[in-house]
Amino acid sequence: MQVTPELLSRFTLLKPLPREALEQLAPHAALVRYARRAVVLEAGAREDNICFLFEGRLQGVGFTIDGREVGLYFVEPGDFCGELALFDDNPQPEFVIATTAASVVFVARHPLREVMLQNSSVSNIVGRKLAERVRQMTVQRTLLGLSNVPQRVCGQLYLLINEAQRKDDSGEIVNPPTHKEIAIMLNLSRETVTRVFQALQSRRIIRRDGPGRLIVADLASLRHFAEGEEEL
Amino acid sequence: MQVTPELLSRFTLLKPLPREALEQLAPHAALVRYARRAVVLEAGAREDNICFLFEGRLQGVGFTIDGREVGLYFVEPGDFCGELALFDDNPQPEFVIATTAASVVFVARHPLREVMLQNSSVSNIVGRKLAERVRQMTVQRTLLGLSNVPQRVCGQLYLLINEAQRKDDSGEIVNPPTHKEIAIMLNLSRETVTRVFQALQSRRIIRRDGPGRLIVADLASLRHFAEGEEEL
DNA sequence: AATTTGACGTGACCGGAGTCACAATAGATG
DNA sequence: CATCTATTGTGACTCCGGTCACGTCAAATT
Repeated sequence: MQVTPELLSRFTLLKPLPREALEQLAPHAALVRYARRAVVLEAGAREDNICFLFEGRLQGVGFTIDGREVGLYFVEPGDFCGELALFDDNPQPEFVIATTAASVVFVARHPLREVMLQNSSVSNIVGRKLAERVRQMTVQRTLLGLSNVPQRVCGQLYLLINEAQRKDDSGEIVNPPTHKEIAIMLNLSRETVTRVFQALQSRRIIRRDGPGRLIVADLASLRHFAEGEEEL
Repeated sequence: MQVTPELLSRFTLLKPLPREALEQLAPHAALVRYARRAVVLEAGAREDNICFLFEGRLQGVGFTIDGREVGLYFVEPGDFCGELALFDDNPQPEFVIATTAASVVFVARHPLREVMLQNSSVSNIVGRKLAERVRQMTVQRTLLGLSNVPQRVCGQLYLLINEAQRKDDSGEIVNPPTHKEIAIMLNLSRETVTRVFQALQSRRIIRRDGPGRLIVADLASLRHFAEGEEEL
């Protein structure tokens, strides 16, 4: 489906672009809809498009050689992914799949690369994004390095709160990942995550508030466990 | 110690720069020597310099909250690190320490950022580097996701060969990491790594050739184990 | 409404990796 | 050369998290 410059300007990355640049990009853009679980970007493929998420939610996942999944990050509406193709010709390192039905706008990488080189605001944003991603991966890597498993889970929960709202001594996670998804992110079994959740719930540290909402009632305790100062 | 433009031009990243740019950078550069184990870049610190390695070897390491180390990557002479400071003001995510005595050249980030924005070859290289690093981390992340531990070790060994020489059905790793270092990279205990090495040696898959040289005699078998097609 | 699917919960069992303790080298350092 | 330190090698024991095998429940699908 064809894409208008107006639609492109809805994305944070492209918003600051002058009208001409948007018109230059529009012919190289296409809107695609995906069903839940569909593969948006394929690992190992030389992608020729950058992917802007319009609505829905995407997740970057890797697959180990033996077939297990490894969750990496989420993409929210307005954001983009697959930006590595702007920098070199190597393949996309991980899969990006739709965790809900989603609409994405693909923009061809070469024209976008040109725009990026001309427009320092774009290269700044992409650069910052990449840098942020490295930091993100470093943190996630650190989490994986924790030998104490409940600690890993608490650490991940704590990270998830940072991204969402956070109040004084409590917080909430909207649309929390399922136990299985958390297990994948932390390289654990689903059952182990469930058990840690049970332990946290029985201590009134976390609490479900209907589907799609997880309340962290005792943020301080959660941090204690995450930092390993207290054993679960 | 003061740095000449000639010295700067010894680094791959800066080599393509015109003479004026190098002269512009030189006053903002300094040569520093570090002893083995010294901390070159500190995690959490807002670094104001990019670090170019002249001689020696550096390693990026993270520390978990409970004090365990997490090995990330190596920096070889001619290469650079700490480049995230070129993109934003956030702190350096991981430590960089000298695994051997090392000489590094620090270049202030703001002047270098200016040079980068003016000179597309520099921003290309830095961009590619960052992209490559994301890929690298993704692979490492995938390794960590392997549930079978000997498989992890084989996978890491296989990666290390890629970076070094590789022949038909054998390869070698020069200056191989110690068992402890590998254990840190893979989030394992040192003993486990030793045991896997023993198993590989008894099967004539790997072999030490004096200090600082590890021969992989049977690359195909190593790959089989790394890919989980065979249990160790 | 009936059925299927997927998320969550829980117990029992077991294997494998961590831990500890110690020995044997091998390199550095004086 | 003597000493110290780091690396490697090994056995024994323990425990924790994976696996399996269920059951429950809510939501999606027919």
